[in-house]
Amino acid sequence: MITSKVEDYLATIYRVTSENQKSTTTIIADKMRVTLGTVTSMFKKLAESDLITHVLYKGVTLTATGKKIALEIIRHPRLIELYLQNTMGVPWEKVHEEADKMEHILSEEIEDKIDILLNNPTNDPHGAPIPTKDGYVSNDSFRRLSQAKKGEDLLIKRVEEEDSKKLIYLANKGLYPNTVLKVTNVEPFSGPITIEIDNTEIIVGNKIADSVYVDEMLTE
Amino acid sequence: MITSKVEDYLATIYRVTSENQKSTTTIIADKMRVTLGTVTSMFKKLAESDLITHVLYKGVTLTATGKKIALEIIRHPRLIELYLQNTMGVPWEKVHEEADKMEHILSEEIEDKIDILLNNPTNDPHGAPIPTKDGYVSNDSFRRLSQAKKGEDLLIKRVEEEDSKKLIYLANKGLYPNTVLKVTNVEPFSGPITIEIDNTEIIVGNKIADSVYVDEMLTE
DNA sequence: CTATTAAGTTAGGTTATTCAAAATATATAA
DNA sequence: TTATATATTTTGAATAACCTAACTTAATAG
Repeated sequence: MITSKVEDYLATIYRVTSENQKSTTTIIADKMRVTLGTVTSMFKKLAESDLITHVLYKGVTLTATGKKIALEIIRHPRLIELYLQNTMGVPWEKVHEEADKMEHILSEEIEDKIDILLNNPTNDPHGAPIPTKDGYVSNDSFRRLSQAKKGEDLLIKRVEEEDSKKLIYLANKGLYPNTVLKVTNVEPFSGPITIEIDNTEIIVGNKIADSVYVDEMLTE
Repeated sequence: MITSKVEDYLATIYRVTSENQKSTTTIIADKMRVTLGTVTSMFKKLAESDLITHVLYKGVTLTATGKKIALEIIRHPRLIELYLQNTMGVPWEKVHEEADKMEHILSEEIEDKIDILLNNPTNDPHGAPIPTKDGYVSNDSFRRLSQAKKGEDLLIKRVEEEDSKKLIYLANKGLYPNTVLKVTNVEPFSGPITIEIDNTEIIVGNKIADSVYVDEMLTE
């Protein structure tokens, strides 16, 4: 039976996979805030229902069915995030938490209303792509700011949204999607990165830079 | 532990009681769509937590604590109903179903935003009072249209909202809150009632008239 | 190549919620 | 007042999701 927990696990696996991480027991347990054993038994159940493929001791991948369900679910919070920000004025760093609670209860009718009201948006406030109703997702795989090189002019395309404290930090530094920045220094060995936004110099650690996705500026 | 199911039961008991019905096992089982045994065990649990008083074979009543929790919960869907209708254009007969799904997940922050946006509303689209944050409810106990007498000029104050089919029927007949009507005939033995709205004659059965609450028109 | 650590799985148990069926209490009608 | 019907409670069992603790497998460091 596809309970809302099943949907949660599938969506989490999808999100982890799309960040190019392997969906291992430990990572999913961490994201779902449950113990390892709980995840193992859920993996077993999901595999029995043909929603994931589980290679023991190696991790899981979504089947076509599993992916489809995951995308349906992921569409909801991303649409709602945008609605909460644009229409209700909920602050950037809070929309994710709020939207997450609503993902399982959004009816098709309201989903459609929001979609129209927002003009069929393609990305949520943190830059994450909003899957279309029929399950299409633009899979721009951007570079992470942590991989940038000195001198590059970059555009922030997306930031990771799970941790609201991190989002507040990013907001204070002015690191939103669509912000233009120049990399002025990169310390080696995963050291801090110095960037310039609007002629202001900002230094961020490697961990933060890892959760910021960037793309080259188009120069003509 | 106060789970969302516990909240559901408490809210249901509150609603039933406020319709002047006794909260018996059968009625609650019917509203909650579970079996009688399920309700009995939930009653036991709620009574152990001092949220209700259960007189075996006789029904339950909410304690002060139980009532407080019920009101907090009931505030949510009623606020949301109004929001969905006024702001999102969800049709009258559908808002109840939609709002019900959201009642447990509304955060205080968004609750407050909606409350302000709607100007601290006192009634939902079906006329049901919206409890205030600190648990006050106006308890206008209106008469039912089924008890009206021939010749009376009445104002619809509220309609029962659970059954969306019934709501569609009421909407088709023009029976909304704040509608003015004149009772032109009342058949005895719980027979049909004839009313006039905007010079149009409408005949409704006793069951329907039972779910419409009315008040006298103020005449000077 | 073995010892240790980290990661993953299994086993057994708990809690919340439900149902079906049996047992009991209450209300009603002959 | 006794039979019958209706309402309620009790009992026993199921399921989903979770945990802890014990165990197993895989990775790694000397």
